[in-house]
Amino acid sequence: MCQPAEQQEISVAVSTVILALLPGGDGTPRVHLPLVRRTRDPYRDEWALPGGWVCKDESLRDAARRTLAETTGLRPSYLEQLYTFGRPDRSPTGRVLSVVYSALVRTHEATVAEEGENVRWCAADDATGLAFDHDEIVRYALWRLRTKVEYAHIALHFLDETFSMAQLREVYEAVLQRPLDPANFRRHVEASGTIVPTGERLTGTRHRPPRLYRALVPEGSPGPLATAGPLS
Amino acid sequence: MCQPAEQQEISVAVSTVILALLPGGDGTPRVHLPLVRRTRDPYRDEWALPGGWVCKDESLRDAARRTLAETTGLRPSYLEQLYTFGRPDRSPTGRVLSVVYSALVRTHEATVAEEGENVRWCAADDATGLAFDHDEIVRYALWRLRTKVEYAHIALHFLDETFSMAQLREVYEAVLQRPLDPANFRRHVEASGTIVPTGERLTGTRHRPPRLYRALVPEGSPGPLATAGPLS
DNA sequence: TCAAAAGTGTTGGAGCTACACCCATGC
DNA sequence: GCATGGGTGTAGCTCCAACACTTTTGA
Repeated sequence: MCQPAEQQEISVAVSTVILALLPGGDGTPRVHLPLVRRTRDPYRDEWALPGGWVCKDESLRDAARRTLAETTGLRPSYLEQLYTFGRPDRSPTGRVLSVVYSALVRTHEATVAEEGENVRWCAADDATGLAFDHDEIVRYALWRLRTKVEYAHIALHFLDETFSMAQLREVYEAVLQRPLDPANFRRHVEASGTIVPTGERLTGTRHRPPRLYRALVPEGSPGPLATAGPLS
Repeated sequence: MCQPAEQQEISVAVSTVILALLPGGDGTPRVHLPLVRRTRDPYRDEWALPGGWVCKDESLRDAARRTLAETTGLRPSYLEQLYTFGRPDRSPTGRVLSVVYSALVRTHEATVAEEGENVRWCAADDATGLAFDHDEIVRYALWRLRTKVEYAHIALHFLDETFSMAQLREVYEAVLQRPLDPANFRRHVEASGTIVPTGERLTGTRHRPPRLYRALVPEGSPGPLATAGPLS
């Protein structure tokens, strides 16, 4: 039998894997995430996921949203709890338990985030060599994104309020890393009933102007944990 | 900004939703879970999920396995992290963060568990009025079981080493709470390649003796978190 | 008129559901 | 034999991938 609180000496932190679609080397969108440079030991000057300690009277979700804003200035369009990492030796300085959240931010919002000396956007698949066990966390978050995007409608949280069918398809292609048939993709998402045409069209392209769509507020909850669902 | 450890005053506990199939009122299997009576405040004498405090040098998974054994004597055939509950007010006595695990135990093992004054098996859907936020936790665990059983091969962890096709079908019917076509069910699971016939048959029934099968050790991991997968 | 992407139609195959049917055993 | 569940076959249906084809704009 063990003891609670002070006898335990376990510190509780939150970390967040923030995902956004930014143009890659070839101009097509790729999944990116912001990293922050650590200003303290352990792992001083190394790159890590944004996060921080949980306050005494703060929910885990609020702590995730707060630390994410403090370190990167970003406001996520979607936030869900991912997993809790608690290996006794995962931090060299005392025991730290990290409740990890996964967040999605829209491309427009992501470009607002100040990139500087201590914050840097990184292509998600290239994020290695991070502090603590953050490599493992990032890989797990990407795996979850890629499996969940196939059955949940979370891709919409990467996009701005209105978007064309091709933009939505690009999101799926970037996440799943394979091309999708435009015709079949259109029928699939139209049948799902999660988006609705605005009546507007996107002009200024060098071809036929595509219809614009808007996300329908999700009606069915993803499960009995309402607080695990989307926010904002 | 907040502080770690002692300044935080957050106690870290694990709780486990242990699920097993036991005969219900009509003799067909139903999902049950063991509850333990609390011997301390808060919620003294009320029913709650088994659990306990995390020790300083113990992984969360080990803590789940240990507290589960201490309170119920059960050894799970499957154990995975479910979710972490951390509302600041979820315990009336100081802040408690509960990392909740979900465990499956085989029917044979479940009957071994001592049922007594302070441990009681309860039909999962009737488990209400529990201490803390454990009602919510149970509902979430059941939802996860019912969605996961459709795409993962976790139902096998309810059964003993060898089993007939009908027994496996009964597991699915109990979890999904609807009858399944025996013919289609057989083809479905045979195509999945997760079980293999032993060559033996189950005799003593009053009809044609069914073939016995054995679970194939799962080859593909459920994701990049190997520690989240099955044990034993 | 042409290039390029938007958007529609169509066809073949895979897989699933419902249900008919035979098989093998105990009684 | 008959009852009971084990196990197989199959027609019809839905869904989906592939790809041909038409539409609409800018240059």
